[in-house]
Amino acid sequence: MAADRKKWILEAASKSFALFGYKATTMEQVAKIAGVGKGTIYTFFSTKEELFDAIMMDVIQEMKRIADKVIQEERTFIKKLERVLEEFYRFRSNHELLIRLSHEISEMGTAKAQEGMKSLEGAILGFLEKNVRTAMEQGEIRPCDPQVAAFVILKMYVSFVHDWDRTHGPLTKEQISEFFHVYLFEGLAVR
Amino acid sequence: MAADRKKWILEAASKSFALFGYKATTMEQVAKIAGVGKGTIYTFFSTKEELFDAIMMDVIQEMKRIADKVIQEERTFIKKLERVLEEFYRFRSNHELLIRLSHEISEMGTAKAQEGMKSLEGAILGFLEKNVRTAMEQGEIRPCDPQVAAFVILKMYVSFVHDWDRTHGPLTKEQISEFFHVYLFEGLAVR
DNA sequence: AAATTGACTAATTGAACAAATTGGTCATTC
DNA sequence: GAATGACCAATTTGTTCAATTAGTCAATTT
Repeated sequence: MAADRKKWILEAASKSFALFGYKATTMEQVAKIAGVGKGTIYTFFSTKEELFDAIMMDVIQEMKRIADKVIQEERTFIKKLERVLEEFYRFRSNHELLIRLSHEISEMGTAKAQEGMKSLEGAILGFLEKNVRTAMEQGEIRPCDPQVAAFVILKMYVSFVHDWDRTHGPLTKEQISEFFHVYLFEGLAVR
Repeated sequence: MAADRKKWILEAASKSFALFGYKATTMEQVAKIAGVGKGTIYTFFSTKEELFDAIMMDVIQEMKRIADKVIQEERTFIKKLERVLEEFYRFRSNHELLIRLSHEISEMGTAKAQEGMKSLEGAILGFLEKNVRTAMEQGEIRPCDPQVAAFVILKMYVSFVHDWDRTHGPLTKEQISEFFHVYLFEGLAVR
């Protein structure tokens, strides 16, 4: 049945991309893992790229479900923000495919892998932007451009967990929370 | 005379690194441009890496001189900050060697080139940290960790001129100034 | 008739090997 | 004593041919 085959192909491809990365995954191999003929893959996906895109979309949907759940569990914007960022980071750090893609990007700079991770970042930014807008409309934060705010928030977070980590060692949740409080919420200006 | 030869070597190497990058620059070539024997280079610098380090130090000193001049010309911390960041960015964008090294890093990921640009970033952070500390001691900004503040300031600036630029197009000086004002100085918290 | 398969092919990648190059050394020359 | 450039082990590069791969489609199966 066609619906089954598509599902097998998606599962097989997800496994192969996670194990071997984008570039080293062959369609022959995906077909073998899925237990179908290679040509069958092309009845559902025109190209290897389209297959990869479909899998990235699934990953992004999954990540969003987790983030939505976290949002329901917290009350204040700042708490929601911290939890969501933490969850995004954990998701990205534990997800086999995403780990593999990051590795492939730094080792080989594969364009498609970069594109995949960029779409993930775009989804995170979109999610943050939506929540900034809500918080702003509810008067929880001051008026601002939600898109820019989301950008600043994410870049700051990523800088702490990646760049600072590399030069000074890892930060605790409490330290990151404190930094967000001082530099993003209260600001540097003297009152 | 030895002092002359060292100067010629430094000038020749600077030219070669700027034209060909770190990896494709050969000591034979540096010697030829400088008009000395290859072995002469090794009377001043033990290795190719040491020669490169010496040149990066010169570049960093030059950049600091420019930044110090800018600091003298402005009155308030925020103005100093914006001018200095702008100057660092301009310096980096117009300096042939730095342009070439950036290109080499993205095309080939040469470790030594990366190391060179990291030492540049380290110098910028040190400079910013010193000035944050001064502003804080003078009561111009609220108490904070100068090292973290410098880090946040630089990462935010670089995110705007690089990442935002790539996805949304270039920002004007005024826009960046406004974003620093809203997100870093005033903060998002409702008063 | 529709769905599936896997052999086929042009384009790309990888492996093997010899030639060329390079950073560093040092005997010779100035 | 300072400077030079030939030398050399290690590395890189270029070439060639074999192997591989994404996509295609005639043949087979359902």
